[in-house]
Amino acid sequence: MSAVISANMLATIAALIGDTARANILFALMGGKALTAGELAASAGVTAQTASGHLAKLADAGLVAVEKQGRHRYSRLATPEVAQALHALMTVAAMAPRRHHPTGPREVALRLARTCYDHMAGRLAVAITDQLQADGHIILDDGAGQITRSGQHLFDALGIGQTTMPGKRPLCRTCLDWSERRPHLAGRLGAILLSRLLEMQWLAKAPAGRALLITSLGEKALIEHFRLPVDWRQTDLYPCRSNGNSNGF
Amino acid sequence: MSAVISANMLATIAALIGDTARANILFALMGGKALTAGELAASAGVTAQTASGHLAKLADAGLVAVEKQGRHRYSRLATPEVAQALHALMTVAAMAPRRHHPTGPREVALRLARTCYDHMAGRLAVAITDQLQADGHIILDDGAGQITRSGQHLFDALGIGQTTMPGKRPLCRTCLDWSERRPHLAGRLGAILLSRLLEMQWLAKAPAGRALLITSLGEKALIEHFRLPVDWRQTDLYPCRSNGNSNGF
DNA sequence: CAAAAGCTTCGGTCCAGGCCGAAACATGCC
DNA sequence: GGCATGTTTCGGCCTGGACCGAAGCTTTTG
Repeated sequence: MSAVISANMLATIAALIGDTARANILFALMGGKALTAGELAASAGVTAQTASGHLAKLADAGLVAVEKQGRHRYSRLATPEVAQALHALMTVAAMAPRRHHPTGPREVALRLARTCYDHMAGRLAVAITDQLQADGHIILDDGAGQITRSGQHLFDALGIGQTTMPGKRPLCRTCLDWSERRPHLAGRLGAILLSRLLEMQWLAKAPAGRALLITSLGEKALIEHFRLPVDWRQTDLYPCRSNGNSNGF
Repeated sequence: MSAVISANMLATIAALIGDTARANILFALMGGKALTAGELAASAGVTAQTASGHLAKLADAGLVAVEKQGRHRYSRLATPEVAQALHALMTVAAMAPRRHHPTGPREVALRLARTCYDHMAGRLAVAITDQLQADGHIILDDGAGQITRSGQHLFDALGIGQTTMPGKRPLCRTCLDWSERRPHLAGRLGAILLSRLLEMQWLAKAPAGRALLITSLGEKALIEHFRLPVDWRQTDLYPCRSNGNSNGF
């Protein structure tokens, strides 16, 4: 009985996320940008009234925060914890046994590179993380991570040396990628890295959606700076749909 | 459109968690123990048939794993990722603006000390974590953490020195407590610590539920070994229900 | 001021899905 | 075998809530 209260709160939040239209809205907001009610309605495939109702509920529960600006109302995820919860759910969803594999044709752009709240995700993020680790610039262990001395030099060269504040250790968490099922750089370092790569125009945000585009400048610079294998796009890390693996999924 | 697929999977999983009965079942399973369908039915407050149906759905989606044993069927959370997702949701739920405060009378035992999947949570866990950090045994930074040299000695004395394997760095993550809203020790170190404290009988699992009981042996030993303040039970870290705070909840 | 655009509120329809009773299986004990 | 216990399947009831049309509100534009 003592557990009922919290379990009910759990159910309330999960039920809120568990509606198709609202899940689409939240998924769209995972890009990190604040979006208007109309945009969210379109991306969820419902009318404006319906989306408005959903947004009211989400805001009421503290999942999204709204900001009025003229005749628009911009919504965004309320806290990083919300983004983390959504991410954790997507991880579970990605690991779930798949009945049918509707691997969408347009999904490839998302799989290659996208934003995950405030950092990078997708194959590029995984490739960079792998190479950083292989070169001894970072040391990862489960969710935690650490920047080595050589890693500091590398990030200094990118102009984000102040990440490694003297007193505080640099934050370097990892985040399990739902498409690649491999960890990639998240946390404060991940956020700073993404904003720096955007700033240097090695990457650009797609006009709509969460996809990240690799500029021609970035194409060469990324491979050079992070010593990525030239065929990093091809490396199919997990052949999840080809052969049956022993693990059950 | 490219996002629809994943958003739908997100909605599917969340909707599964978002039902009161199923949330109660999952919440009960967060204790880490495998439970029978009957026990889960009772803890969810539904009949056996209903619980059976729910368990089938949860197993089908890969959230719980079932194991037949005689005429019982034991269910447990399928993967650590599921536990993590539930935890993340509970964190969001705990941060949500509270309409009414039905702080249950029996909830106090849970708030004091309980299991959180495989490690400790509640006031005791937070107090230990705080003191470890204050004494320089561990260094925490957001989700990541590290054991210092003095911390290694402390854990050696507890008989869990092998945690700090030579090659691998000790895993030391933190986990935000839904009742105290403070981080506490999780990750591999948290799991090992809990099992060691149970083994030494400083703590004992409550016969039912997730509460942890502090033995008379542990009462003294915990304070002594971790240098806890003698009044650690009283320290009301967040006076969430007494005085109105500025934060909105 | 009127018109348009963006958003919300209201009212009514409709359906997915949770719930239980009854009955069927399955397993263990006598 | 006969009975008790644990669990699942089936069928029918019923409620919560998602959805949209229409109308109302607010802010920008002309």
